[in-house]
Amino acid sequence: MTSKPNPIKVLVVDDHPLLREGIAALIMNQTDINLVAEASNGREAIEKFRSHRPDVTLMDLQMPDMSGIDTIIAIRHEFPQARIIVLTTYAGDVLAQRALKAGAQSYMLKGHVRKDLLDTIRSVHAGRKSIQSEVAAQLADHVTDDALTSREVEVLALVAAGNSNKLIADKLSIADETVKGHVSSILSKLGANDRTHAVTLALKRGIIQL
Amino acid sequence: MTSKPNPIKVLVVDDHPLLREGIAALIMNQTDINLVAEASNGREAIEKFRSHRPDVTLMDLQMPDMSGIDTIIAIRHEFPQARIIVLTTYAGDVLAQRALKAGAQSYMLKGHVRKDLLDTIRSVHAGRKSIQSEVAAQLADHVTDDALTSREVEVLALVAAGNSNKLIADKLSIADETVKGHVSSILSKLGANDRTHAVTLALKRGIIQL
DNA sequence: GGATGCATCCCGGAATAGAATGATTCTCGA
DNA sequence: TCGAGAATCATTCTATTCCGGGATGCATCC
Repeated sequence: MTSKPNPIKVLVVDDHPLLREGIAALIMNQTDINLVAEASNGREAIEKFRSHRPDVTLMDLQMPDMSGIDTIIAIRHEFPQARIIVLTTYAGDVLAQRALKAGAQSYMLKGHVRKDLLDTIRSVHAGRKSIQSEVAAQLADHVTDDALTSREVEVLALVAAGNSNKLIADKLSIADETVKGHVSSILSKLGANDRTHAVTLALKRGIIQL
Repeated sequence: MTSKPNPIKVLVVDDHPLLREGIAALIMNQTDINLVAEASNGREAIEKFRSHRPDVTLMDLQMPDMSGIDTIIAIRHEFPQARIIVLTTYAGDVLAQRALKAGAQSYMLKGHVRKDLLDTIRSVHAGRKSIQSEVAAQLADHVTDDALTSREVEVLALVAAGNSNKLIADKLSIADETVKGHVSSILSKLGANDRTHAVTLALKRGIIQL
C-alpha cells in the first residue's frame, strides 16, 4: 500500500455553476483527488460518466431534465460499481431513502459541508458508506412508519395540486370512494390532521415536490 | 473617469460554504472586484458590514438565525446607501418583491449565474438596479392581483400546518366565521381551488415557507 | 398454498369547508 | 376629515371531506 496511489477521479453533477466552482476550488488543493469532469444535467452526467469513468460522482438531486435519482439508477444500471455521493440542498428522509436505494453510497446536505466532503470522497472511494448524522437522524425518525405506495403518492400529488377527490377519481379513472380510501390511508400513514397537512408533511419529507 | 479606480469591495453572506468558495473563485480572477469578507448568518453579516463597509453585498435569503430579508432591512436601516444583491435558490415572486421592497437592488437565482454575476456586481455598484429576466417575468405575472394581508398570511400558515378553521380561530382568539372569511379571501386572491391548493401556490410564490 | 399487501369498490353519517351577502369597527393615509 | 381597506362577526346553504365499517380480485413472496 503506497501513500500516493492514482488520484481519485471525481465527476461533479450539479446545475448550479457556482457550486461546481466551489467544489472545484476545494478539490484543486488536494493531491489525491482529481476533478475530471462536470455536468449540469442528467443526460450530460451519463455521457461524462461513460467517457471519464470517475471513481466517485457527486450528484445533486434537483436538475432540469432528468431527476438525480433517475440519473443514479441509469448510471448504476450501466456501471454497477459506480460510487455516488448525493449532494443536495433538501433534507427529506424519503428522498434520501430513495437515493440510497437507487445505489448512492452517501447523502450530504450542501449546507453542512466543508472538509467533510473531501473525507467523504475518500471514504466512499474506499468502499464505505457515509451518511451525515443529520440525515441519519431523519431516517431514524421514520423507520417505524410504513411508506406510501406509489398509487398513494400519485393521489397525494393531485391533492397538492388542489383537486377534489372527485376530480382525482376522474383523472385516474377510478371511483371516488377509492380515492377516499387512498386519502385516508395517506393521512394515517403520515400522521396528518387533514389533506393540507398531509401535503406539507410530504413536502418536508421529500415524498412529493412542488 | 479612470479605467481602474478602487476595486469594488464585496461581502458574501450565505450559509453554504461551497457556494461561498465558488463566488470567491469567480471573483479572484477579477482585478476590479475584491472579496473583502464572508458571513454565514444574519448577525455575522451585520458585524462584517460594519467593519468592512462593502460596496456591494451578496445575500442569500434562507439562513439559520435571522432571515435574509430582516438582515437587509437591518443593514439598510444602519447604512441606507448599502447596495445589496439577493442570491437565492428559490424563485417566488412575493419573496423577490419583499426583498426589493426591503432595499435590495437585484434578485438573482443561484441556478442562473455565471458571468452575469460579475456584471451584476459592477452594475449594482454603479447604482443601477438589475433584475433577472426570469424573476422579472414572475413579478410581472402577479402585478395585477392584490397581495395577501399579514393577517391572511398568518391564517394561511396555520392552514398549512394542518389546523381546521375552528382551531385557527381558537389560536388567534377570533370567531371561526372570521377565519372562514380570511380563507375565502385567500382562495380568491391566489386563485386556488381549495385550502390545500392555496398552500402549495403560496409555497411556490414564497408567501409562506415550510 | 397461505400470508401479505395493494388497489379497487360500496355504504352511511358526522364534521368541516366554502360561497354568498351584509354589517360593524378601526386605522391609516390622502 | 373622509374614504378605502382591514379585520371582525353573523347567517344560510351546499359541497366536500373524513371516519367507521366491510368486501373483492390480484399480485408477490416465502
